[in-house]
Amino acid sequence: MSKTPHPAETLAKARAEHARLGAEIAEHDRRYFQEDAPTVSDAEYDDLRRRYQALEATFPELADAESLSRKVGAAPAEKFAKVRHAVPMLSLGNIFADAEVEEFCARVRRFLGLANDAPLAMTAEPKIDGLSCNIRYEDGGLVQATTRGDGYEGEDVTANIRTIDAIPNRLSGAPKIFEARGEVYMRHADFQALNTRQAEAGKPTFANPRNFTAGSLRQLDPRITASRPLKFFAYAWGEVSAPFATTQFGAIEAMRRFGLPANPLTKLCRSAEEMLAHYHAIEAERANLGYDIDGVVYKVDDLALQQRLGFISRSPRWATAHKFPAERVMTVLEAIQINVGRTGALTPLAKLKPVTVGGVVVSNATLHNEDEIARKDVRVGDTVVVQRAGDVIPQVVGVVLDKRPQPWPDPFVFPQDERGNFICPVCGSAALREIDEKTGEADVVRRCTGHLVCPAQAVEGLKHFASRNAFDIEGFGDKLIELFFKEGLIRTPADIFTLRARDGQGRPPLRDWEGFGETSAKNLFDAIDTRRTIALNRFLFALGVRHVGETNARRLARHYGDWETFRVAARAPDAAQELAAVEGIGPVVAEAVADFFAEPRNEDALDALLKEVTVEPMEAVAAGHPLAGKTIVFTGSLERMTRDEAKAMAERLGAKVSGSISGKTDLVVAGPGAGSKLTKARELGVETIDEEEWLKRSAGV
DNA sequence: GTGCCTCGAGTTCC
DNA sequence: CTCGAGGCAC
Repeated sequence: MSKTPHPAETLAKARAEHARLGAEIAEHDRRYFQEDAPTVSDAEYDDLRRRYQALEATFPELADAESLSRKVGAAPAEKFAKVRHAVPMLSLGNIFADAEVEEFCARVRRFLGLANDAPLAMTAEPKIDGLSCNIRYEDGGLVQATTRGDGYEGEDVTANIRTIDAIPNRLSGAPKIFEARGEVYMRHADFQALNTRQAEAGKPTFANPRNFTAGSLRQLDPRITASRPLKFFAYAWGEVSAPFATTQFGAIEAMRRFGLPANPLTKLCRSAEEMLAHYHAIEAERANLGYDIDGVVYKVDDLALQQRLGFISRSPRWATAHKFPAERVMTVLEAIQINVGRTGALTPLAKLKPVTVGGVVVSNATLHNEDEIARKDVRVGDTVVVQRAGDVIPQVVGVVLDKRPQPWPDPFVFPQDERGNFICPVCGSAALREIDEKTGEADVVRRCTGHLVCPAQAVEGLKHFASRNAFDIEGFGDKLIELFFKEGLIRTPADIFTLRARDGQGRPPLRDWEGFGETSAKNLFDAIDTRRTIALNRFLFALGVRHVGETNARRLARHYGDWETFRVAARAPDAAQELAAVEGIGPVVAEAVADFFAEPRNEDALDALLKEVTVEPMEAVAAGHPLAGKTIVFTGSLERMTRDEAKAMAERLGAKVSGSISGKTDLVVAGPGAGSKLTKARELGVETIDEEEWLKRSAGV
């Protein structure tokens, strides 16, 4: 750090900027904490805070007692250490209709290879609407507590969790290492009493118990948390050093014996009928429980079966949440706004008269596409019913026809020119629904065809380019990109990297712009420079080629290894066929990639970009598990697991499962009754193992 | 041809 | 988080 005194002028400027940002942040804090009605996105808010802290880092004299950085509750996200979960905290699949309970049971039976009438015990328990936490005990003592976070990484809230009476600081009789998982929540009565007291004291109040719980746990001062009457129910576990139960129900009972509270309405059910009966019993009791629940969770009782069932992407196959019908609210549809996405997709957005649904103020909801609007016959001025799908995303359920204004407004039509042709509202290019060549059906999305001229697509493309999983340019968010684009500073990705060199040419330098200063301008340029080298997969993703998301970008990168090899393939005359040979890439994706590289303007933009950045080859196929990348064939019957399970297991390890043996096969797992495939495997000299050996190898032994 | 599963794209609010 | 559709196995 430099000890050179800062010129007085610069310091004065920084001080003014610091004060301005501070006032702005304080106002947003007030809106967020007291009114529960923030007016900026989290990203924008974080951006303000980052700029504020960057100033203090450069000018320590600004970080006085008045600094927001020193105030409790001011910078929640920054102050808690991130902790990686030993075992991920995943989410649950949802079901909504009664009939799906039976389907869920059937799915489980099918995967396990059980008969339709085979006994299958499940637990059913209320799904508490609170905050999931992982509480780690070692040698019986509480050592660490973390929030769920994104499921893989949470925040360390140990000091706050310790103040909760319902959570014991010591367990009796638990394994040496025991991570209890459950929900921290607040009772209605406590919430109301406390909220009233908060209001009387002129302190922030909260919209609902869940928000209050979240706010309490994220207090920097544990004494505040201690004054909040939080409760806890344990329902799951993370890392444990020794088995402590063989069934889900037994595990709940064991946790009770350890001293942890568990929900009394947890019940062991023997059939779908019993599960459904318990669901309705809980639903009937909902209003009398004294705390918020949003459904019932079903779990396969036998832990050995849970293990066999495993996970699909991010949720367990052995559990699901049966949600109560979402709260529905009426409001007025004030307008329908057409947004243009990165790929040119025109998506209608309902602008609603703000209304509270499920404890949150909603003013926007997507209408998806034209067909959706037509199906629901939604018209501007209509009173509509709104709910939050999965209690998160606002959704227009339907129209209240009785309340439609007289005379009826016209049905909504997408933007057209004077001759009645559909056009993009931003650039005026034709906006078409592609026709599927095979079925002759029109695509549900209408797309702007001005891919290379449409400003909306260009801006969205730039946002995508700089976004977290692409170039990840810190501090270069949506708002800034829009501003720079509007100012004509950036048109293509390459322009981002020449910003510093062009700064001040023909216009004031960035540091003199409103809202900027010496430091923030420098930080931005530095952030851009740190991204001048990039891995091939990220680079391909950043280009924003249609159908090429993170996964397909990685597939292509893995296959070709480096940029030059890939580019040669993508520009070849038969590029589409060549690309379709890549694992997981089909004709549609291949065609989209080939088209992209056949367009001269894309090529020009790429050449310009490659003058500024270096693309690193993708590291060789991840070493990881010894079976990763191998092609495996299962034949004969398996006794310890079904075919599906074995396949899922192999794929988790990065292996590919094929049905027939060929020269490409690396390994054959043969069970009793294996016939011709086994013979063929021997002929080809492919390694053959039995189920026992397979289990060992897949476990990594 | 059918039926999964996975992927991409677009959206909302904290 | 959800919808639609691409990829692939059956």
